[in-house]
Amino acid sequence: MNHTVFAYRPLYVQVRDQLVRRLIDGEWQPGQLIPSEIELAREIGVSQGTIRKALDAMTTENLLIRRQGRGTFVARPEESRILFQFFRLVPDDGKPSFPDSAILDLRPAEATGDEASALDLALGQPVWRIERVRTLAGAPLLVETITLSDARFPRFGELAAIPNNVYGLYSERWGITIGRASERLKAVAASPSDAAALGCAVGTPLLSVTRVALDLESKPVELRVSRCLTEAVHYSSELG
Amino acid sequence: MNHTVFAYRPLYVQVRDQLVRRLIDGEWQPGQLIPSEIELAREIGVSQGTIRKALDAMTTENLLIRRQGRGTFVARPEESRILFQFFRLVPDDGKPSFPDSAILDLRPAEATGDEASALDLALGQPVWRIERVRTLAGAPLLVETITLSDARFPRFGELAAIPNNVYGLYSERWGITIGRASERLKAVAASPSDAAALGCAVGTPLLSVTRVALDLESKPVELRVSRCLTEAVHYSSELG
DNA sequence: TAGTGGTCTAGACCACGAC
DNA sequence: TCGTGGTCTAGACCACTAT
Repeated sequence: MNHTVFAYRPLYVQVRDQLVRRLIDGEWQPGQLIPSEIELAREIGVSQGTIRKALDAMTTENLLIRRQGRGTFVARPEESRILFQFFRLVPDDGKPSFPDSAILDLRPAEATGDEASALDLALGQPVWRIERVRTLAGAPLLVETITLSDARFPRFGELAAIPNNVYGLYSERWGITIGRASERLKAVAASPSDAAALGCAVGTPLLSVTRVALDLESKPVELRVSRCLTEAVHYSSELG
Repeated sequence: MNHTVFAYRPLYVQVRDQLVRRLIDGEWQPGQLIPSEIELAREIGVSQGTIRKALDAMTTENLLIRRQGRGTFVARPEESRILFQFFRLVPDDGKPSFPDSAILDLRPAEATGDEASALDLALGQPVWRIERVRTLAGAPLLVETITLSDARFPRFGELAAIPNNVYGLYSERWGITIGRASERLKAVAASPSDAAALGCAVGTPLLSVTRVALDLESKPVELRVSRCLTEAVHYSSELG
């Protein structure tokens, strides 16, 4: 392998990129056991230590799960993992748990300006727009609008049911893995439709969370705008 | 060094802990150049690779800064670093910048229940309570209440002025380094006093951020409750 | 040119899980 | 007992910085 490329990238980074490519291309499926360090080292032609550094990097990116004595596995977008990785609303007292969902609306639409810029589409491109309300222990927690491009999620509207954990659905049905997401939080007043969906007064302060979720190639996949009641729940953020 | 402790901890973790202790004890001061890998390896009696793993771990914890060709330095709680590490409010359009501060109130008080449990004090213990308003480009952005234990910050009230970046102050004046913090976000309605400080209507939705900041030993140091106007600003959170 | 951290290799041994 | 990942070592060379 070339150690002295023009735009210098360390060997282990090149190996990492090469292995991430196998995930993107679906060569390695979620949950699958991948070859051992020694096999990969032989196959790619670098030392075991370099393979290890690449695998460690992918592990900290939550792409792989390594288990001593068993092997290295492709991470799976399971509820338990998603819960901690992407869901930051936790009850003020008690452990985080996954809210239930009820679909309010699912329909094809044309991308608005915000949707187009978030999802890197042209204005008016076909999208799917899903509106759902999520409840925790029976009480309405949040109402959210999810926008997906039709080009990326063909036939989305034909689904019989939409599961609680849509990231698992994206992976199984369209082979799309969410790698990371960025969120913008604001405080807003409940609109009449928010109030109706959440059973609160119009004008109630809500936590607005605007999320853009990215795939393994850092291309935007999903735009999600949530409005949350935060009376008994908070958004948790760790700094440092 | 003992490789086979009863509760097994890897050697590089033991080395890391030992080096963090030098930071806690003030043996290594912020900004200081620490010994090279080779010197530390000789001194501690482990290989250079093990030292490297310990230093890398501390670098990802933002405790050290390593510069190829120059050496390894103790991280300094500078504005530019704090800005990205601990300040997550950014203008909707434009780059993050540090808001100005104006002290509204600074007085000794007795810890409330919330303060006591957050700071690990007994109820009624003496604390300092600081209230200040912060502005961005001249416009009020947030009002916040900072609580510090008097035991940890003796004579805090005698300060002539309180700088914008209080974490630098904690470090210089009391030798306390903030290592990490956890925040709880909620949407709340502006109280009359919030409204007066921020120049908004009572009931305006505000983003409430409750932060507990911890020192290098993970002991709570500061409780800070901020109420923020989020019309032109949002709280940014990266997931994954 | 000297010294630093960054990368890469090779090999040893340990801890863990499955058989 | 075997194979896996986890740790530790030792040494080589590269890239960057200061002198």
